[in-house]
Amino acid sequence: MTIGLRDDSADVPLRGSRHYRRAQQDRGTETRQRLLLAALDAFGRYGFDGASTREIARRADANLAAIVYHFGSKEALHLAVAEYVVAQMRAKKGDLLIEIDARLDAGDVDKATVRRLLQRVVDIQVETMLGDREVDLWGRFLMREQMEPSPVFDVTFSYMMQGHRTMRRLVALLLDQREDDPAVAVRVFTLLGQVVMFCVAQPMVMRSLGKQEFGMSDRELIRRIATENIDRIGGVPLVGDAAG
Amino acid sequence: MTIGLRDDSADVPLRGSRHYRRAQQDRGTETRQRLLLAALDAFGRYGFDGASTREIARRADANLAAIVYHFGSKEALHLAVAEYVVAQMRAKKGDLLIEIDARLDAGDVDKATVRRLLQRVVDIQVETMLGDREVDLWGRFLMREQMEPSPVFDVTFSYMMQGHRTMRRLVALLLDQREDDPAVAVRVFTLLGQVVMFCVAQPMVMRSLGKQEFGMSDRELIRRIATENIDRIGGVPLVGDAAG
DNA sequence: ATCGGTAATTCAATCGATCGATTGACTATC
DNA sequence: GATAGTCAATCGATCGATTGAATTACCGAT
Repeated sequence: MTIGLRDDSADVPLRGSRHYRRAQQDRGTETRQRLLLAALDAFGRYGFDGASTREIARRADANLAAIVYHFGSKEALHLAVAEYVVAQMRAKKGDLLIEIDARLDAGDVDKATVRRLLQRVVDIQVETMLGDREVDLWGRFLMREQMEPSPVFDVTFSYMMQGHRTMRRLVALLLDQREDDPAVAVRVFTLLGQVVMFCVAQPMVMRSLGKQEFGMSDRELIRRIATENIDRIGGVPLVGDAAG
Repeated sequence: MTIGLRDDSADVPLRGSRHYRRAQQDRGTETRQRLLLAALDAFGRYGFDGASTREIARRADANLAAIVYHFGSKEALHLAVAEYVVAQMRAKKGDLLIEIDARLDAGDVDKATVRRLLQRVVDIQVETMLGDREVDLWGRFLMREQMEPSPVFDVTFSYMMQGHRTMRRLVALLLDQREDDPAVAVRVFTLLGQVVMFCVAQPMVMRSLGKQEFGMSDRELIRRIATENIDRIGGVPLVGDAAG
């Protein structure tokens, strides 16, 4: 393991034991889950130092000591949140990336297909960063790790780089450029930035749209404009010259 | 005043006094400036709670008590940093926005001009968020205020909204849409997001480009691709249909 | 079915460390 | 001598973590 956190697998009760049967009200797992979600919100919003364990416990309707009991320490809780976010993201968009990589490896893709795949990636990016329920918390947590790298940085970083690499392959094909061309990497970031912006600058976005939170129609609008911009890069020439 | 910070103008020595004369080596002002820059870095990097006054003082080669002496409190220092950032940004790109607003008010702009003005805005956005020296610190501080609104949020927010409004006017003209159309606001954010991404996700960007920090050529590349995308939105129709 | 031992879980009280802030003495400058 | 500025020492508050007891859930023995 890359970071110096103690392994808490021995401290935590053996759920895999053959004698274990789910209790009628399995308090432990539920408390652990409530703590995890409260921590996801707090760490994403206030950062590792800014989020206090007391506040997290209070929001989760749990006792302060429950954090140490269920996770081992504040740092271990932070790591658990990171792994949770990555796991959830993988569950939502992992299959698409794998499918795309497989098709790219096979090589049976023309530019129209590449463009369509790229749009699906951006599409699902919107769904996993700006969607309802808790997915906006995932996005904020991931972006905070970028702005303020912590000991669990590697967990989120390696996951994001995986998606980045797939997008780079698509863009490279679309622009007839090498996969490792800096211009390709930059263009991938501009594509991602279009979506990430709505996750990072939520207060300004909400004010501009005159809303309190994203609705279905807002996501639809963002998705439409973001994917539309993909049509406009590479392969499709422009009519008329650029001004200036 | 909109936020609940005590007025420290009485605590701080009266620099405006007509009896004040600059000392030969004006230690006070220099220390204050070092503290301001150290705080700008720390607040942007670790957030308000995450940044400790002791660390800020240490980085500024100053004593802990110097923060209270020169600013009044940690919160007041935070406010001073926010006002400093806004002032610096205004100095760098305020004139352009004023000029654009004036020309828009006058109404003597065709679409080619609008597109060129929009490119200049994005252009200077790159320069004031990804430039050398300390400007990347400005960008990170501003974006952190968005992710983690603090009592000084209004200071940065009102400034950013001003620029946002100007861009909305330009995009509205370019797309023949109403200024208050949500689609216009969303498109402005996608344009900004292209640039902001490089400020927010620096670790991933640096890794992808295989560098430690931005160079002139990197900024040039980002600027080229970001402004190129402006040519590709609105007014300039596409050849061929969009796939999918 | 139910009782009792054991493990799982929760809880209030408390620890040492660190935080922002304060104090009063100290130095330098005019 | 008066002011501006710096500094080490220290304060109360809050932090993450620990403790030990109380409570709850589980399971084999009866």
